Amino acid sequence: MRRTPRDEARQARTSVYRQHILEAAERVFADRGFDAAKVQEISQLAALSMGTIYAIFPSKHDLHRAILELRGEELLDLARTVAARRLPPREALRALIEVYVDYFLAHPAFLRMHLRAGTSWAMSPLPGTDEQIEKWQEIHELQADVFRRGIADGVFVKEDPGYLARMFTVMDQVLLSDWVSSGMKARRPELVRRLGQLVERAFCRPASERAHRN
Amino acid sequence: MRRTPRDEARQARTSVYRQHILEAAERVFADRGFDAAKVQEISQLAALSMGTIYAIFPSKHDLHRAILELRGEELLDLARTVAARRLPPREALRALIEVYVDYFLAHPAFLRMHLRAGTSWAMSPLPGTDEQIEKWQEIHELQADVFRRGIADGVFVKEDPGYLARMFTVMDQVLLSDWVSSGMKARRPELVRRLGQLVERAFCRPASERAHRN
Amino acid sequence: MRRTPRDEARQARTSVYRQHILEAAERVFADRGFDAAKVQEISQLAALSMGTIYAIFPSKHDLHRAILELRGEELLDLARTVAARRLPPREALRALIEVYVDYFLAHPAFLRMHLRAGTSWAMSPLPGTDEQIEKWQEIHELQADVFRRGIADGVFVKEDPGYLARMFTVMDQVLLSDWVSSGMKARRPELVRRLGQLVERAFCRPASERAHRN
Amino acid sequence: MRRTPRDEARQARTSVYRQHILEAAERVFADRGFDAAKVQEISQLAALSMGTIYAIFPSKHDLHRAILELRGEELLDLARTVAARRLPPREALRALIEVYVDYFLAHPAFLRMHLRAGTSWAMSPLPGTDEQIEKWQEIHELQADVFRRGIADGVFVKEDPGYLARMFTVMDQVLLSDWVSSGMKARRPELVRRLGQLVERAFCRPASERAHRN
DNA sequence: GATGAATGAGCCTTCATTCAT
DNA sequence: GATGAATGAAGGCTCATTCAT
Repeated sequence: MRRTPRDEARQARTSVYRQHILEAAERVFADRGFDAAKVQEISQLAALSMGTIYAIFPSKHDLHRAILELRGEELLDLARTVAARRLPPREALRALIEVYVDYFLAHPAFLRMHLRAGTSWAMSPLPGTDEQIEKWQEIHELQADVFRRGIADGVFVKEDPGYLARMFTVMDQVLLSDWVSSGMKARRPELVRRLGQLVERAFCRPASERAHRN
Repeated sequence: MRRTPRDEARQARTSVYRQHILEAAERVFADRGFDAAKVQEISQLAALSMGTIYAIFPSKHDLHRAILELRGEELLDLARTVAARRLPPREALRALIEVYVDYFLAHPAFLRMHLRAGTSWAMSPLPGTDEQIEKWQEIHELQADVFRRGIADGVFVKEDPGYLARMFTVMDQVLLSDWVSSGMKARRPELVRRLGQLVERAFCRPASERAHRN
Repeated sequence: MRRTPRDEARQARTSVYRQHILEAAERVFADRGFDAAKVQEISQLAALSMGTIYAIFPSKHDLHRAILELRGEELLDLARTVAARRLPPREALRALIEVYVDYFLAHPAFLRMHLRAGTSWAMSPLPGTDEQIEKWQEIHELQADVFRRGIADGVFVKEDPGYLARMFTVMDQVLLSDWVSSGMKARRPELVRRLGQLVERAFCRPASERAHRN
Repeated sequence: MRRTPRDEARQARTSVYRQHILEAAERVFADRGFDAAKVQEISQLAALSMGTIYAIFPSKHDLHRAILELRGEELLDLARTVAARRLPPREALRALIEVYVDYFLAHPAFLRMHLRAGTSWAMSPLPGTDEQIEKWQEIHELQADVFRRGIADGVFVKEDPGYLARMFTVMDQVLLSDWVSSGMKARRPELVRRLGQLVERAFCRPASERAHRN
């Protein structure tokens, strides 16, 4: 145990660098896309040498993946928290909207990177695409669960839950894309309201139909 | 005028080559994505030399753009035809759905390419993204017009028409993405119905509200 | 068969390039050793672009291996020819000497490269060394066979044939190394005589002992 | 003079470090070869920091050279001791064999490193090769002297003494290479006998010829 | 005009060396 | 003095683009 303090210091430093690098990379990937992004540029933006970056991330792809995993993990935690509250489906959906909007407003660089990458993987991923990251699949499952429950309760329209979840995801993205391209002026309540209304209309059955439970 | 026949022949030949190349490129871009696609592979698939490709398309980017322009033009024509019919907004929207589904079912390679590229440009394009193609902007405008009219008529919800148009676009894409990744089995009527219902719910005001015109 | 002429032309060109490149690489590897050799330098010496080199040899290692294989193949042919003559062991050994000396006098760049690489692989290769090329192993076997026969006949000393073959190989190399470092002045007969005497003394049993066949 | 004790301590420490580092480096160079060896790995094996290594050896090449110098010095001492005994040439040669075999059996890591490097520098060094180390040249001279005397006495064959010395060196190496690659099983007497016989045959004139002194 | 072989700029990655702590 | 994290120059390899035939 004697080495612990030194190791702790190293851990701490590495952790700080990880953040620096991930943030810089997020920005560069957001600005250029994966292929056009140069590791050199990331290193300059992070003010760290190539060697330091490669000491932490074995390759450009790993760096990219790490961002998706980090952000995916964070979003997954949020989705799990919502799920844990065991809200009725409509409230759960609303909570997801709030949580996602909050998250992306707080992480605009990742938002841009995410939007640039396309929703490609939010859609059922095409064969031949990689970056099939577990976390995002799990987020998708949690969303699909909300829809599954809502369908069973008769509050959501009868459709494939996965399909509804994907629709929900891209709606989110369009909303936020609009927000970015109109200068990030709108405020959170406005965004939540706007998306909330759309989602409500798109996925909830009118009260009149609901009585029939079918 | 003596050269006209010769020129015509050239034009014809070039035109045939263009098609060959565009189709091959579409397939390769669909399979690999823009960056991973090699011009060499396109040339092999098209059975045309690199020189011929570069004689017609000055660069890989131009080739990519040309596909978007060609397909954009075709879709724009369809959208214009729908617009020219001066249908009431709901019928117009329905017609757009049919027309888009038909088009993409008929051009699966472009569909895959389109989906892989992400909806990035379907969303309000992020600054720094190129491929700012006029045709797609025009399609977007025609869609937005339908929404504008529907909003004015009180049949569509009151929201920014551009926002609604973009939502409409990505809904299309999710539907088709699902179709591709589930093996392209569903038939046109099923797809049209499925998307029609979603769009109807998402954008049309219930009859009860409509009376008020507000 | 219509494409044959074009293919032939390509084959011919590729073949010429292969030679150019192999010769240039041989020189550079001879001057610098494998690791210090830069592909760039080889490309300049060959007056061919990097791309052309990599079109023919997939990697720097492949290029290196190709040289060893080419020269190994040539030497193997010579050794096989000697073997095919079914000479008595002493004469066979003498023939091998002549053949090797001739070959290396004719290929001084390969000789230098070969000597620089060290006899490392002429000795029983150390574990962890690669470049374990079949041809060289086969040459070694043919040499060992000569020794095996000579031992059976009682003309060579009783020792492990593989050990004797390796001794023979390095003796060759020392002779030629001396020749290189003393300015490549000595002529073939001088070299053959010099090595012949050494080899005779080292491996042949004196006639007096031979009578006993043991 | 006040600093002497402190300086002595430093000297002692540095000296210990030198040993550690040289041994570690020897092992790593033996396992990987010069270029593939990483200074990092040497530092880990030696359990000393990069800084400490570079404080003692200004560069990787210096470290490599230092090993050759250290081992060269030790072998040189042995060769000098043999020379000092003023033995008749044949006995001197025999003594050298014993001394070399003993030394390499005692330093197998250096043996492997030495063999891997190839006999390149044991042969008359090619122009363009560095590592032109004085000690090894001196060892070579001492060996050559033995041959020179033996030739003068008519016990050794008439050849260039330097050439004979180099032959002697590589014979040593082949013997030991065989020993390494066959699992280091044979014992010293076996090795000495084996090499002794070969050397005797290769370099000594038969008694019958010797009478003539020419 | 068409070809496709040839080009070479550019980028990811490694590792000998340095220097702040 | 010792450390080992940080540096960044260097080099293998790819592939969009060109141009001699």
